[in-house]
Amino acid sequence: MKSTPKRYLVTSALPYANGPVHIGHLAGVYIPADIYCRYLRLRGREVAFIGGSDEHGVPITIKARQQGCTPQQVVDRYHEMIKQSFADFGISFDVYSRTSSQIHHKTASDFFRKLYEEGQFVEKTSDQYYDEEAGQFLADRYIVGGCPHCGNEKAYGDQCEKCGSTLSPTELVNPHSAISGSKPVMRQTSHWYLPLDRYEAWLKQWILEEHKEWKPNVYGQCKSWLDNGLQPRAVSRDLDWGVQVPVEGAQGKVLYVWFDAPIGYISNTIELLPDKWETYWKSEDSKLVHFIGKDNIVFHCIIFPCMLKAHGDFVLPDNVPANEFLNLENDKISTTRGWAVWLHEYLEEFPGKQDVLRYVLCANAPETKDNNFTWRDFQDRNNSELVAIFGNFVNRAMVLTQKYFDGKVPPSGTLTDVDKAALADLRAVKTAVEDNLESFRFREALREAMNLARTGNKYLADTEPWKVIKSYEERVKTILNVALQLSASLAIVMEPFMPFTSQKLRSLLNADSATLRWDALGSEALLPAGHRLGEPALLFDKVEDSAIEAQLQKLEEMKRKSDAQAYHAEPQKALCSLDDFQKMDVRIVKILEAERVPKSKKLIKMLVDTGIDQRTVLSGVAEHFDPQALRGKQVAMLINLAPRSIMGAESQGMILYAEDFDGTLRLVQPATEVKNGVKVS
RNA sequence: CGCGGAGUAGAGCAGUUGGUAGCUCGUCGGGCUCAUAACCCGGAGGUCACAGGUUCGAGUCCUGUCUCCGCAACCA
Repeated sequence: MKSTPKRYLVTSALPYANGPVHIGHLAGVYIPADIYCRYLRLRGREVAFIGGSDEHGVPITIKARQQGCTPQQVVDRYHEMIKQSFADFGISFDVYSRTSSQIHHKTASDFFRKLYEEGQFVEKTSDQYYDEEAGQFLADRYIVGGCPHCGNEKAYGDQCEKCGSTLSPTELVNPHSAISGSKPVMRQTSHWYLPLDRYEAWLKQWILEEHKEWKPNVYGQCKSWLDNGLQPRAVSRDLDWGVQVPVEGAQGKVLYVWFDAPIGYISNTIELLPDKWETYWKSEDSKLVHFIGKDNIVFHCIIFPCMLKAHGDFVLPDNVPANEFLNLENDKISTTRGWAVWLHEYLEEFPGKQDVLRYVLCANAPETKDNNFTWRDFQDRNNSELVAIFGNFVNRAMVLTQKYFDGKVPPSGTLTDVDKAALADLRAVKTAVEDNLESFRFREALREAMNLARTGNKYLADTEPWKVIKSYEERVKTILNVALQLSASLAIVMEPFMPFTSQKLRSLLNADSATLRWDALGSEALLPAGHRLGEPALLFDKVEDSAIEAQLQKLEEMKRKSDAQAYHAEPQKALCSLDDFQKMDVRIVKILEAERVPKSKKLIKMLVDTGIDQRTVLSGVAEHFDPQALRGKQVAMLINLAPRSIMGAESQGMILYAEDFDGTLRLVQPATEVKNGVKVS
């Protein structure tokens, strides 16, 4: 296999510029990628960390239409927002560009043309639905109609979500466009296809034989695709938003996003290194790594490599460490439903706490399966790990030195076994963290790093300098020297994970990054005797319950809002005759008294004036109404419902309520006061 | 039966080639008091989704079932 690579080309999935980025993006892709790149740089490796926004595709044109602006305006807005969020969280891209850039259009266009001229594509003509009102062809997903199997009115052109059956757009009953609502017509269109099937044998060799070290989720997914046989895939679409297909007679056709987007990695590298980019992309001693989420595995392991292979000049990914997904409070993160923690909002609410989120998301990263982010966990990890273990240890070492030795690093004397054990832990950290990072086990690497702080706390508890100082000051010098060396190594080892904290810790120790180099990690002489420390300060603050509750409440509100949006009125019931209706005697009545029925959870017993008589009626609404609040209200009631005995009382009728989308009940009342007993008809 | 991944203490997760089930948090008991009531030690808590099978031995390998997630439908 290859020897140590000369340079690393690290890409992270291009976020789609139709919304801001959230914690799922960060946990799955950008934090691991950033940790990896920061680590490589600290080790003195040559790295290009490539990022950018993916700005083409149908969803963006739809969003633009909805908001009454141009696609360019949509992507401009979100690109800036996304870019800013990454900068705020210290994601150390060497370049963060975008696929709407000129350089990308040219690169993607050239890429296509080369393949086209070499006859690498297959051209095929097919019938597709066309939306005349919107003036565009419709992807299967954007055609809605009746499901031929279950009758669901809102089946998509590719699948019915109600019965799960796979459909084709032509099967839909009464199809209409999801974009304009108009009835689509069939039109002929031709497209170019990348014949993936031709690469099958090569892919099998390359992945299944030569990359058995890839993560199980990645390897398994590839194997499944290869076992099933690959199909040619269209590389163009009929759309006006995207990279024009650079072929004569291809007006109105653009590169399909999956073809266009990964080329963005190349374009952005060119933008970063106009003269040197080819050394990254075209020499065998470069190591290409794609950080992505699990939904993108096929594109990065099968399709993009085929494109690169077809082109011929490029290196192939050495590894594709795809993560699984992060859930939020036990529910899928969803941009459309608003169920997410947005990065820009997080920073407004927890200013300066980038590293807390970086820590939590790395410690709980979905490396092998979907994981769950909860605000309680966030609070726990901050308070009992960052504050209590890391921050506290550093603070103890600092404060003790301040108190006993005027803030100067004391010299180390003869080492005892306890000292030696602590220093052995210190030396072991470097390899442990490096090994884990090199094999993309970020959470384990972080755990190893944190163990250094744990070692520190234990060391202080074992040596008890605050006691020893009373009888044997020389000994305390050694103890604090060791504790401070541990702190200094913490500043080094935390750098990839928590760069802001690392910086802060260096300034507490009054040492710069030239002194605290990665190479020196684990050294027991990072800080020389007599070195003056900075002023002690806290590395982390506690997160209070109130802050967590505010976040939970915010999510609740978000959910309510989106439930309200998702509400659809129930379909109409079967027809009935006027006769049927007139059998029901609905009146406006006044509630005279209301009280809870003892020993029952839900029941309220009311005395009502029907205009005819006063009678008792029971309602199972105690969870919705306070009996006090019902008194004196006029409401609608079905008065000729057959009486029924419930928990010892007889209910003579039924009060009517409107049940809202979220299950809350409302009284049905006349707009102004009327006589008791008037009919509702 | 479309394909892949996952299901392990109260919670969140490890468990790399089969060899006495681990980590963090929480909880209970003890210690310490330098430190943001922060730290240290110890205990309790698991029929490793379920049912079979291979093996001297299975969380790990094989078969079947159930549940969740993803992909095909461009949300990491």
